Amino acid sequence: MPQRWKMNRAGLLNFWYYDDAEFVLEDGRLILRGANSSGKSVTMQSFIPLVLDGDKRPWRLDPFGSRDRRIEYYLLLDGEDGHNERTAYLYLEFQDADRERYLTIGIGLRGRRNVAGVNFWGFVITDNRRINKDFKLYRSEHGSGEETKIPLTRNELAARIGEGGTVVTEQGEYERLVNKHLFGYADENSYGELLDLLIQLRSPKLSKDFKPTTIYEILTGALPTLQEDELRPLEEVLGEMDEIADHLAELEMHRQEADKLQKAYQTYNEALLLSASREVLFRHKERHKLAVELDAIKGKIASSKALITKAEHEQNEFLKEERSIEGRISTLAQHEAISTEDELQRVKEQI
DNA sequence: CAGGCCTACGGTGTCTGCGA
DNA sequence: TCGCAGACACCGTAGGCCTG
Repeated sequence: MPQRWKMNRAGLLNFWYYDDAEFVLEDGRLILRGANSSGKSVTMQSFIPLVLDGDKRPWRLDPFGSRDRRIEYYLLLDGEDGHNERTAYLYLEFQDADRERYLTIGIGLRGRRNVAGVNFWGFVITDNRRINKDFKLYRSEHGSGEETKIPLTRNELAARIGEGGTVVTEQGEYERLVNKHLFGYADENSYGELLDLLIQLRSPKLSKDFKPTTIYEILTGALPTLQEDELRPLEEVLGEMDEIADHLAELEMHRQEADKLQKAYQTYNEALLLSASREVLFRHKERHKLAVELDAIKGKIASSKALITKAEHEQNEFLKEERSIEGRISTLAQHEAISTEDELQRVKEQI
């Protein structure tokens, strides 16, 4: 953390049974020890929320959450210890050890018996000045040798703080001031919610009624209500999830239908393939058979060609022989025997 | 006459008691 | 057990009165 404030001192002046008290914390921690009802809770559990936001309503003051004791009681008390008029101061000093810086927040309260309401003012000291070190919240008057502490009025305090801090008169303004200087929440509601959580967690119910349901109720009550802006992204995501789920269901349905179709189509394709395969096998056998026949025919053609060649050769031989015989016939025709023959024939005819 | 004080009033938050 | 209405106290603001 760039700047971390640790509670360093807590002080009370004229509040409840305290005249002027100071609690010094060690490394942000404080242990209070005392008998039951000795005021431990009032001292710290009532005091700290009150100084953090200045809310004086009874249930904020009482660690048990009752409304029996109003702020007037803590200021003026009852019975013998009662005061008619009292000005109180409560403050918390924070330290940033790394930077050696101090920040003090506090409230002033003025109450008068028989006058309704309590005056309130809140302050922060931001210039490193420290209460009871650099200045006090009261004026000292010495009457008859005894020191009397007269708490500063609001104006006196404002004058003393001067430029080194701020004094406000409204509770809401004080709450914003403390948030600004001490916590730095960008959103004022967040600071309010932090204080609500603090109030819930201080509840003594935690130890008195130690049941899981009680703890659950306290923690649930302490949780801030989610704003619409914060819920919107979740709402959108849930909406998208619903849409996606619907889409998924639809796709799943489509996929199942597609599976059925694909199965049927597969069967159909297999049947087609089987049929085509049978045709191929049949054609293959047919082709083989024809090839064998072709070879046989080619063999016959070859032997026929040889016969043709041989026949042609023989034809040529016969033609030659024919021509030779025809030559011999021609020669013989011109022979005298033939003409004698012919004379003989003529004689026979004459005869 | 300016600033402080007081009072009234509307709004808000919390608690409590009552009835379903 | 839950929701609702009423009570209560406080906050913030406005306006009038008081006082140094």
